[in-house]
Amino acid sequence: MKKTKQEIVADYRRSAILDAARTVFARRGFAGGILDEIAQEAGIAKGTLYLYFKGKEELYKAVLDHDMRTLRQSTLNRVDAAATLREKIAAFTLVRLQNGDARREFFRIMDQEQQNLTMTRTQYSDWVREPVEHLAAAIAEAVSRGEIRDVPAEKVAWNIADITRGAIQRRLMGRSSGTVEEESDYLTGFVWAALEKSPAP
Amino acid sequence: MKKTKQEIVADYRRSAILDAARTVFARRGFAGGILDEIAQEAGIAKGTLYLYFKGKEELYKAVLDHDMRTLRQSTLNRVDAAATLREKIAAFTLVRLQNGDARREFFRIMDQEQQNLTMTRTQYSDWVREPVEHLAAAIAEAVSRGEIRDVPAEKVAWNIADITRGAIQRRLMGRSSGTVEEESDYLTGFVWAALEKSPAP
Amino acid sequence: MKKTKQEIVADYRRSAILDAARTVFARRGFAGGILDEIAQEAGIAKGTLYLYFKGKEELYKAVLDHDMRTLRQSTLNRVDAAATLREKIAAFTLVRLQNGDARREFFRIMDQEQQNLTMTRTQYSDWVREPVEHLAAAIAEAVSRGEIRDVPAEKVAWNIADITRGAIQRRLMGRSSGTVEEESDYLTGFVWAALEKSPAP
Amino acid sequence: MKKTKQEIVADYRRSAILDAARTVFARRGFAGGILDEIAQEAGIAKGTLYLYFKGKEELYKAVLDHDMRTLRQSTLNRVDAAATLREKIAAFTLVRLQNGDARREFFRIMDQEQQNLTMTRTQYSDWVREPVEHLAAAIAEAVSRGEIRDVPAEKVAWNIADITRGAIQRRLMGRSSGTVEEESDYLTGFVWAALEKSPAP
DNA sequence: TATGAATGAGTCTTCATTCAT
DNA sequence: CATGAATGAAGACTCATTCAT
Repeated sequence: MKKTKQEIVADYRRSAILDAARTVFARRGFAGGILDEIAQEAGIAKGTLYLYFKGKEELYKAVLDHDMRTLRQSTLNRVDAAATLREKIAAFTLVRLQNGDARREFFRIMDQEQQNLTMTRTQYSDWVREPVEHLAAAIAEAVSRGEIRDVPAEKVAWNIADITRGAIQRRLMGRSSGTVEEESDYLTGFVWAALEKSPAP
Repeated sequence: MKKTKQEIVADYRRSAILDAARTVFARRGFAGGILDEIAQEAGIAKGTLYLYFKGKEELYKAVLDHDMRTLRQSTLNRVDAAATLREKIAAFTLVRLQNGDARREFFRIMDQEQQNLTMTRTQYSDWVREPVEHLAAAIAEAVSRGEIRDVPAEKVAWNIADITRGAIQRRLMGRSSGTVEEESDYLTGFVWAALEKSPAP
Repeated sequence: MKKTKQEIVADYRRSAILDAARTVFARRGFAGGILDEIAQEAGIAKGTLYLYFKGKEELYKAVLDHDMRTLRQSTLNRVDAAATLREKIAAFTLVRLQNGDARREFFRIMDQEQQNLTMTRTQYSDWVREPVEHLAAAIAEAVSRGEIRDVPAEKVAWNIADITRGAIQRRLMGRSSGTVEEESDYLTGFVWAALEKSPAP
Repeated sequence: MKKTKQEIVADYRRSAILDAARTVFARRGFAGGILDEIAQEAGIAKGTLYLYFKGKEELYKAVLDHDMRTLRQSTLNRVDAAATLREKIAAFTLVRLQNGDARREFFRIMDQEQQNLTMTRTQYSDWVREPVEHLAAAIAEAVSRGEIRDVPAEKVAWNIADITRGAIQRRLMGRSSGTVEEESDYLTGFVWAALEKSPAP
């Protein structure tokens, strides 16, 4: 159960490299990212990179993989744990905003990838879709229970993802003040207004 | 006033190069885009590129410049021409969707740039912002006229831009069927539901 | 029919590169050969190599290909043109010795390859074998005509190739004086003594 | 006189490394041979190599040294022990063929070196030459005793070495069947035929 | 003006060697 | 002694840019 000293160092190195790679790839994209720079940022020699990753491509994928897996999992956890639809929407927007604040670089990379994800039907594209589809399912259910207006659930779920993404981007650009909670509240309120049934006359 | 044959050829070349560059940069990004490939796609020799553009960077900027200018202008025209707020929103989403369908490559590039635009406060960032702000102004006015709920106009305008962008992306991925008009109608309806005042009891 | 100036330059470059590559690969072998060095030796920039050859491997193969093809062809021509067996043997040894003197580097490379040729049954291995087998056929014929002793033709043909190779190597090492003609005469005499029928008693 | 356990282990290691190095260098040549691979093949860690050999070069030389010394010694022993010239020639070819079969890798390496040996007048070149010169001396003697035709002894001795080498190579390539004894008999017979005096008429 | 061959700076990758454990 | 992680020099290859024709 206990990790050897070796393993601890290796784990630390690995994650230092991933951090450095995330930063550099976010700055310059995949093609523009320079391994020398990543090594320097990670505080190791260039050759050491190759002890941990087979090459540039694998390193890039490792970053995406790790971060998307994390984002997907934390989003799913929070959304599924929420009881009501409104809470689920709030949870979705909040966890994304928090993630965006904490890991700006990753969000940059993911944004760059958005299109590529579209093209090649990779595992990543599933990881992006899955949380949105949980939201969609909750919406569909709420519709069928007559809780909200009759809206196309999947479309709406993607709309939620879209406005959340936009909000994160503007925060990353520094063009948005306020806490993530306030932002999440606003977004949830906006969406909810669009879903709510008009009060009976 | 009349263009010489020289000028006609030059204009034609220039735009052939821009088209080729748009295609290639969309496929591979800026760093990954190869001038050889662009020249080939444009049907000219590599050296000729340098007669029309100072270098890779300038060529890239020229593409962005041209296309963003166009997009900005057509969006402004249509939004400003619309009379009511609902019509303005419909106009915004529609013109964007049309553009997205017609010029997928440019949209891919713009998506990649979104972040960079954020960082360097360039002219582009203004061109992205301007149409959104026209929308925001219209929303603010509608609020002050009591036509719609009291919402933060700028935030809502960006939300509209965000869901439109998402819709375009999903269309480009082939994950969305239907005409652009239907899509625009849906988006407008969704937003409008969020803005509408509850009918008085 | 006439070559353009471009083609002349290209041909010249190509053969300058081949010459440089032959020299360098002979000095250091394939793995040890440095492209930078080849480029310098050829008087061109490193990048230019890649305009003429796809990469290190292809360049190496091009050298082998060109030189083995030449050696094979000139050996075949001279051997086949000779009338008697003795003349064929003399022709074989002479043409090889001449080639060895003229193109020492190539002989070094071919020697290094000898083993590889053995392993992978490539085209090269055929090119090495073919001239030897012409010799073998002539020997077999002479045997059947009762002109020489009854010897295993193919073995003897290879023996001739072997002693010729050895002679060339020692010449390249500078350990052998005399003209190639004298050397050829000696070798032919040696072999012929082994083949000759004892004069009838 | 007795070896300590330490020394026994060290000797064992050393020879395991030499075996591994022989295999790898034979496969890939000096420049292409990878120390990692040698270490793995020898079942030790890469760093351990440096406890036994100063570096790649020294390791390579150690292989050559050991194997050439052995080959030289066994050839000299057998050739010098033989009584008549014909027996000496038979001994030479046989011991070489046996060695070639038993240690193919070394023969590959020696073949690669042949040329380098030529260039740098090293100790190796003496080790190659010495056995051949014993043969040459025996030939010269036989000539002076009138036992065989008047031939240039040194040349003939090298010819014998050459055809033996060629025979080994073809055996290593699998292109030759039969026992080493048969091969040796054939070679000896061939050479002897070239040396024999024509029976008086 | 148009061309495309030539250039060489910039990158990725490998691997001999070192050294802390 | 033994290990194998870390290093960085060296080398293959790419591609933006230049320039002679």
